[in-house]
Amino acid sequence: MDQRSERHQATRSEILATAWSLTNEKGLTGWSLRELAAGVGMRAPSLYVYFPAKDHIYDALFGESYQQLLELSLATPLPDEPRDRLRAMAVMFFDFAAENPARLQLMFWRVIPGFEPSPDAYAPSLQVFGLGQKAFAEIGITDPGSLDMWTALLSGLISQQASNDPGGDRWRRLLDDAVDMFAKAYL
Amino acid sequence: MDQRSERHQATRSEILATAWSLTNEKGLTGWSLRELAAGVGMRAPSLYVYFPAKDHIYDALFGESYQQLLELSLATPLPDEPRDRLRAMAVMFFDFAAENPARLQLMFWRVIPGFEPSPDAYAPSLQVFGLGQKAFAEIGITDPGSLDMWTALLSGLISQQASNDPGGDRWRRLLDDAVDMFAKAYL
DNA sequence: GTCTATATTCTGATAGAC
DNA sequence: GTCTATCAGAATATAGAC
Repeated sequence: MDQRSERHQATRSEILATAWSLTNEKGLTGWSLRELAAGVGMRAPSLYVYFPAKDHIYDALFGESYQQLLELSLATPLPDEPRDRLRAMAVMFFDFAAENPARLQLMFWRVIPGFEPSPDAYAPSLQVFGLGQKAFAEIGITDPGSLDMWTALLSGLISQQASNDPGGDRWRRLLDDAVDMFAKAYL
Repeated sequence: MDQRSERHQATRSEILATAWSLTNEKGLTGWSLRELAAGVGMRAPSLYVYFPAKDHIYDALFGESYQQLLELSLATPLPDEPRDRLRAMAVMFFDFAAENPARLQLMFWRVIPGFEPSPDAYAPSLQVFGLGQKAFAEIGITDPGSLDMWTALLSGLISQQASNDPGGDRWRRLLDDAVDMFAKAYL
């Protein structure tokens, strides 16, 4: 990559970073291109040098989200002992998701009218799911229903935390109990 | 209530019904007052006779949602046998929520930038929660953490169903297993 | 690559006639 | 209560100068 496109990529990243902070502040659909541009120190039309449309910005945010989760998953050591492994996965995922409720909405809900992630942006999410599947298979859980139950349990704890006690730990502190409950039934 | 205000209430209901169908079709934030008015057969300014601002329409939808859930809760017979009771509650709540994903977003997520439900609209949601608390107490579950675990488990199943398999039953068919898992740990 | 200027369309909301 | 007309501004997006 030559200097020009390096600079281009850097500006792109800065735009996305600003988009994240606006999203945290005012919600996924609560900001305009003008505001975004102002946050980066440019005018709205200049954004079109980096993204052909607003939806492409959402698409990049979507892709980044799963990329982040993928990298976090790869960086998180998985204990061999089954229950410890479940706990480690739960904590990792919970803290990742609770850290940014708007990202959660983008990743798991269809909240933006008309927006559908592109196949490219969707790819990392498949990798994340594959990784989870493998981590479960290694501790003897291969039934798809069990995995679905696990994702439901975790995403439920997270979404309750994010929407009913943001910044608190009312559901976060139930994580160990949730793991125990799941382990007793499925391990 | 005299004839005039009866008519007024009827039109109000018709507006809300149309708002629901638009919301189902295009998402919570995917429609405008003009569209809404057109759906009811009037022009946008006439809506202001019935609601002083768009947010008040969202507020009414929010209140209606919990009112519906409250009425459904009151109308659903609760078996005395603890596990049967849990199953009945789970099925009721799941089917109510899955029936209308946008309503789910309105009730459980902060998806509309700047919108906060009014105390009036919020009131039925407290009643619903109180009802659930009572139904749980009667089968011996009084620990607040257990109730939080239950709501997390149920809302997780529902949100996974709504966002990853809309119209299907991939998570719906896990309901019995979820109840068994919960019962084994908390009953 | 960034800008000004602008096209186009839409937004929620208001004024005032009927 | 409903309408037309309109406000005031927002939205995304484009054209073209520099």
